[in-house]
This record gives sequence, structure tokens and C-alpha cells, in this order.
Amino acid sequence: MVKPFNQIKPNSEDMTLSQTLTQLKSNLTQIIYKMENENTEQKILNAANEVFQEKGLYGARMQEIADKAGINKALLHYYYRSKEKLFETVFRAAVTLMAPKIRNIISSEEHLFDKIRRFTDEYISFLSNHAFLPAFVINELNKNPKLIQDVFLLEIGDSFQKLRDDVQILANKGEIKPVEVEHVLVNMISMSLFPIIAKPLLKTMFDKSEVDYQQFLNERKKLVADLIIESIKVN
Amino acid sequence: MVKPFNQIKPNSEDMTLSQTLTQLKSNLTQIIYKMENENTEQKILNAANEVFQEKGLYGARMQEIADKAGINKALLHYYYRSKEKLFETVFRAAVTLMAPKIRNIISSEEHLFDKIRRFTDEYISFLSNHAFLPAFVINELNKNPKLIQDVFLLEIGDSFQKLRDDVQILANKGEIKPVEVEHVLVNMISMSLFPIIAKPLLKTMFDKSEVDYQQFLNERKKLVADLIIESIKVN
DNA sequence: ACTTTTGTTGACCATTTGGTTAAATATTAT
DNA sequence: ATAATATTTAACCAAATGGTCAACAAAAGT
Repeated sequence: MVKPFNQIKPNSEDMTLSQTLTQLKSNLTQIIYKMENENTEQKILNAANEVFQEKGLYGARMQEIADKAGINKALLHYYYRSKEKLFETVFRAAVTLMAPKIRNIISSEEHLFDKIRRFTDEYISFLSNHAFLPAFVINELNKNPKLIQDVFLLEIGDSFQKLRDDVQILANKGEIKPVEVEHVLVNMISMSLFPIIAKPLLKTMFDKSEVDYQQFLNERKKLVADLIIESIKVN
Repeated sequence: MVKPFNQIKPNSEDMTLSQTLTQLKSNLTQIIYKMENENTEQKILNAANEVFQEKGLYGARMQEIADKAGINKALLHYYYRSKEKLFETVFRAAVTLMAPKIRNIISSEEHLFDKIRRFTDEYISFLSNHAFLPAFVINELNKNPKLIQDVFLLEIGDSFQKLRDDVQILANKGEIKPVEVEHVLVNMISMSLFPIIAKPLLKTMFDKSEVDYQQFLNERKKLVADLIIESIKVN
């Protein structure tokens, strides 16, 4: 067990300075070791993440992951018993990274219109920097639908009931039309996510450079929100 | 060379009835053989299509394809030299199945609004029955972006220049706002395609049965078109 | 100091995979 | 009928792959 620094008392009578220094050194060594250790596991996860997202479950090679993590393949199996186990860990992490954002925005107490603006803004920003994520998640979910049950229901859950309430209330107040939440939500997610998933396709189709495409995505933040809001607003 | 039936003259003087029958039988045998032959290749393509769409390039196993086609693995390699070759054939076929619809609608001479309505209607209908297609295409395009150059540019090409013209003209006439074609197109494709790609996810999320989800997709045909049109129309 | 636990490695293994080959069978052309 | 050609198969192969093992190294607990 690593002894925290603040528990070391260099002036206590039963310790010489030399002893104190020895202790300190040991302490540091342990901490560094722990850090490198965590590094190993983290490096595995990072490497696995890259490879899985690039190649998918089947295409990924354990050797490639090990190489990318700078470790031995046996050590990979020491940390994660099997490829499937490692994959599931990475996949869950990916979903866990994406889901809370939806959940938080959806279930907050802001005005619905602000939620919509925040969603398109934050979600497009976030996923632009994790471009492989949504394609990865959706693709694997297509191939392995049973993963959804426990992974996604757990993350999203019934949090979007709040959204349903929002719509109900605003509709009663006459601020918005009595729309179906499912369609509004799907419209919003579609227009935000799809251009990221289909990026290589659309980039080619529109003959845009990487920078131009990022700019294109940026424009969409406001554009999509406005489109959605305008389509449900009354007046 | 198979001799068509209508070229067989059973009463011609140089043929006995027996000869005629023998000829006929041979004829039939050949035709049946040809049909079975085409069947073999077609069965391979069908099997490969299923397996590739389900498992992707890496996940697919040649043995599984052979089994599903009811033939030997060596025969598979006899028809298609390698896995990559077979995959490319299947992939091209998939794209070729999807792309012309976009192209035809986009480059037709109808009014823009009708194009939009036709697109959402026909595209959602079509892809509902080929649910794996878009996910397959987009996913493989993500993993193997170089395929786009020759496959997709060839199919879509610059056909959506027509759309740009449409928008220009209607904008000049004051019928629609001066919008950016790219965004309109992406909005339309997003809202049509995404719910099909993310079907397993959304189905779970909204707790819908298969039938309910199909109904949900059906509703979107009109809904999406109206949304798009309403967002660009002036008045 | 010494024992136990944890981390790391290289060599190894069984299985799977894409692909080949040589021989058999069927079809077509002469 | 026969030679040539196309189709089909079983057996085989080399390479790759996920996974294991025994042994070594480092830390932690005592």
C-alpha cells in the first residue's frame, strides 16, 4: 500500500533524516510504478480503442493491439482474458462516453429550445473530435444487437421521458405544435450524427477538404437547431 | 451453343422422331445446365451478399459463404479468385443498387419539391427492404475510404449539379430562400437514412416492435419531406 | 531477509483461414 | 465417338490467429 505524502512526518523523533529520505524515495518509486502500471492498462485500452474502431471486432488483431500498446501479446491476455472481453470493455467505454451527453441535455431543466440548441452544438462538437465513435457504435450494434439491451438501456434508460414531458407542457401552453417526440428527436440526432458517420462519403461527394468539412459541420450546429425549432414553434 | 426451341423442326425430312426427341432432350439438358450454372454464380453472389453485409469484409468467412451457397470452397475460388475480389464485386453491386435512385431523382426534371417528396418516399421504402445495405456501405467506406474514389464518384458523379441549378432557379424566382444545397441535401439524406442505419438502437430506445418501427419509418416519408420543403419555402 | 503477489516475457500450440492442386466429372465442339 | 473445355470436388498447405505456459522480474507484505 502506498503511503500518502502527508502521512510522512520527517521530523518525528523515531526517524533520522536518512531514514526519512529512504522512505520518501521508496514512496516515490511506488507511485511511479503505480503510474506506469496504470499506464500499461491505459495504453492497452487506448491501443485497443484505436484498433477496434478502425477495424471492428473481427478485423482487429490482438498482435496489432499489443504492438500499438508497446507490450507483449501474453500481457494483453493477462489483463484481458480474451479478445471478446477486451472488446466489450472498449465498446462499453465508447458508449459510456457518448450517452451521458444525450442524457444530461435531455433531462435538464432548461427550456426545450435551449436543449435543442445545446444538443446540436455540443454533440456535433464532441463527435467531430471522436469521428470514429458513432460509426463504430452503430455498426457493432447492428452486428451484435443483443449488446444493446444491457449497455444502452442502462445508459439512456427512460431519461427521454423528460423530453416527452417538455413537449407536452409546451404544447399545452401553445408554444409549440403537438408533435411526436420520437420524430423530433430522431430528426435532431439524424441531422447531427449522420454527417459525421458518412463523412468520407459526403466529403468526396461535395469535394470538400478536411478543413472545409469541419467548417461545414460547424455551420450545421446552428442550422440544425434552427430548423428543428422552427418546425415545431407556433406563430 | 444452345439451340433455341423455335429452331428445332421436328418434321424436317432428315430427322426421325427418335432423333428429334434425342435432340430435344439434349437441348433441355443444356438449358437446365445453363440455368443451374447461372444459379451457382448467383447463389454465390447472394450468399456472399448476406454474409458480407452481416459480418463485413473481415468477419466474413469464405467457408460460410460456400456453405450458404451450397457449394465447395474451392468452387468459390474458382469463380472469384480471392476474398477481396468477391467482396469488391458484392460491394459494387450494393452501391450500384443504391446510387441510381439518388441520381435519377436528383437529376430529373420535376419541381424541386416533388423531387424531395419522391426522394423521402422512395428511398425510405427501398431501404426498409434492404436494411443492411446503407450500414454496410457506409461502414466499409469508413474503413476503406479509397474505395470511394472509383466506386462512388462513378455512381453519383456530378449529378447533383442539377440540384444546385434547381435551387438557384427557384431562389431567383423567389419561391424558396437562397439556401445552400449541401445542407438541404444532407438534411434530407440524414433524416431518411439514419433511422434505418440506427434501427436496432432506436427500436430499443423507443421500445417499438418491428411492425411499429416500420410504421414509424412510413410516417417519416411525408414528415421529412414536409419538414424540408417548409424550411426552404418562401411565404 | 524472505515469502507472496503481481507484472512481464518468449516460446509454443491448436485451430482457423484464405488459398491451391490434382484428379474426377460433366458439357461442348469437332 | 472423341478431343477439348469448363465445372466440381476432396485433400492439402502455409500463414495467421487467439490463446496458453513456464519461467523470470519486480513490488508488496511480513
